[in-house]
Amino acid sequence: MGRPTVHDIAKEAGVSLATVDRVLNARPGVREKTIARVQQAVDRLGYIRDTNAANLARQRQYNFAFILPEGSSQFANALQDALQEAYTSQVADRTHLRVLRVPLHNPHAIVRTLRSLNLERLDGLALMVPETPQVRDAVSRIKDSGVAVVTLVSDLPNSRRDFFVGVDSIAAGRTAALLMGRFAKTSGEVLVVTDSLRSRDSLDRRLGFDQIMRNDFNNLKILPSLESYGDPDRMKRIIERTVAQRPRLIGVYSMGSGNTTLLSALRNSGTLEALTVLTHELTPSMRRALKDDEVAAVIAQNVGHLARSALRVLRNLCDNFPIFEAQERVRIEVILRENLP
Amino acid sequence: MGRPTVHDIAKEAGVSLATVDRVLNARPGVREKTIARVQQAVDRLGYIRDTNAANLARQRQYNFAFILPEGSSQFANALQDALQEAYTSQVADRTHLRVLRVPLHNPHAIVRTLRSLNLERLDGLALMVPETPQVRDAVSRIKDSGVAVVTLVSDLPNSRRDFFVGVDSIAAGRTAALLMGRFAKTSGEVLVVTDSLRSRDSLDRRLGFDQIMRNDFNNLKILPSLESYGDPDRMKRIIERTVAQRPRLIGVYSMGSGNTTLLSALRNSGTLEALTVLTHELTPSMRRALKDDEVAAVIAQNVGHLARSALRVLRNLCDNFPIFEAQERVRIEVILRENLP
DNA sequence: ATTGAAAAGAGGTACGTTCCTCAGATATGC
DNA sequence: GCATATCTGAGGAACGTACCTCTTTTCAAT
Repeated sequence: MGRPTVHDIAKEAGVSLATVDRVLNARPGVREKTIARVQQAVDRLGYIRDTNAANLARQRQYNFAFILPEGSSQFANALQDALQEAYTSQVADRTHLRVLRVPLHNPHAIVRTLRSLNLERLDGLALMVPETPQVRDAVSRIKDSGVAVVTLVSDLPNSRRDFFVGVDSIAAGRTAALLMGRFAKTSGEVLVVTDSLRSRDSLDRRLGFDQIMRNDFNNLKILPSLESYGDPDRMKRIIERTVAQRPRLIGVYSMGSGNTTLLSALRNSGTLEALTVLTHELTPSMRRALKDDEVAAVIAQNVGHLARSALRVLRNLCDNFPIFEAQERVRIEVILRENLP
Repeated sequence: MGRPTVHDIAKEAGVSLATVDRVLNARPGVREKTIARVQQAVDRLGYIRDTNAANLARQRQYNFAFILPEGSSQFANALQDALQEAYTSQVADRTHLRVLRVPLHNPHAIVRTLRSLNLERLDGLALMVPETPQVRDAVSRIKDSGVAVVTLVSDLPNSRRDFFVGVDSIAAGRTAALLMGRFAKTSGEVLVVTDSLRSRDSLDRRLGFDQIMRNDFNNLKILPSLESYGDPDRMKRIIERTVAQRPRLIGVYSMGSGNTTLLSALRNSGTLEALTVLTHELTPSMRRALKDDEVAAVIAQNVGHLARSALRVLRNLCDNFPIFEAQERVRIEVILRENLP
């Protein structure tokens, strides 16, 4: 005999199929006592729901929307590709995905996009946007209409989102600091660069970076964060100026994007080779930089994991299923020249 | 209208359901011309096979056996747990798993276990065993009876196995070397320890380690590998002797198991704090060692990935489906104190 | 004892695919 | 034009679960 089915459970528990179904799907109309009897039968026979048959019968369609930053962000593009891949593979079947791209630095446009969603036929929403009061309010409104909301990569801690899928940015910053401290051969100064300190994850990375630096590596002096505001020219200028003024610079930690510009500026200044450079997100240009020994390590999160995890969490939220936090914890990956995937 | 079904394809191509089914499942009995017509209909409508319905109807049962090393190996235990988890989740449905544990250092017993398998009702086999001629022969015999064979963690390169699921051990060794070189503050000597150099992955790790050390870090001198043969007493002795004889020792790279013994020996000698220690596999004791700053980094492979990947590959081999190599490549993870999962 | 709501049973259809049989059509070689 | 082999069609039964309607039972409150 193969795997037990609902029929076997019904027989074992001495109830009808309908009752088993009610218990398994947590529908009302069953006495506590009977629920327990069915549960016991399930445990005794080791019944596992056949998800294939269940999904087939259920004919459930999940409508999910993903809001990602627009523009040239290689990371967002990679994430969209990963979603597309999950969609074509069996991971996301019976799921309809809509990916919307919004301007990262324009809260107004983000809110407009959120308002444009047809909440009637939306089951879940995944958001990767900076934290602003307007966005928090919009999320509240969306939650009120019963849509599951997940934040992606960058959290909205004080909003009513159901779950956050992404890495702990403080821990990521701490990891960067540990690498910087361990890699540094001498004492000196370390520069921290980012797009903007207004984004939650940059702030948290800096926080974590400082924690470890202060505790474990006080031979290294951390300079105030420089912000590029996503502007290559500005990035170029601030890097050139800093390098000229700081002869004791031994490392650079880049918490945001614009790393290609950063590296070319350092290359032009002739200091790149002597510096320990750490960046985030494994983009094609960072792969090249690792291979060329221009970047010592890249701290990354697996976009495939992010995509699959977000989909899984959204689906479980829609079905009121529990979420296994351990499984959804996205790892902080350390990528060096020799363990490039 | 929702997703197109086989019925839609049949209508679109002007053939019957049976013919569509024959084409989709590459069964014989269909003219080239008709095959093309069906293919076109599939492309035109964008038909995607509903895997849920397919699996349900197919009623395929996959019978897989896993051969893992027995004993106290925390890694093998974790792998078995991961398999168990995959089994209870939907990842492994319609799959029957048998996990057999064999003595690692006894090729004879391994072969006996392999011979005891009922090949008639076995669809796939995953092996994590050291490479010996006897094992290679046994694999040949198993392959002859049409069973899919996958090697796990440690490859059997000259056998007739279908696929290897695990990390590139040479690259893992190179990663360790890169870390050792970057972490080292001064020049000195580095010790390499392992269970036995007769196992393929230890050999490869050493190979990779030497490559990078030779090329990039010739300020560090690598000592000949020490083998513990899985014997704690021997481990203790050889470590004590080496530490006493080598005052310029700055790092230890442990390629195998027995790390708890290794660390306690180093701790007793009073040199642990000054050493950069690198190990493999994130066991509970290595987690602790990372937190206590006794181990600088652990190079690990995700056992969950290994388990899922092995199952996926075995299933695809059974169904003659293609294997997406990129998806099955297991990452070499670098775990530090701050990015512990 | 009667009532009525809650709980449980009985029986059914549907989901999309696989795989089976049997009959009918078409092509191929003589 | 006939036998033979190869295609194709038609129809249907399964797979295990979900979910529907309609009855029947249970049990406590009156």
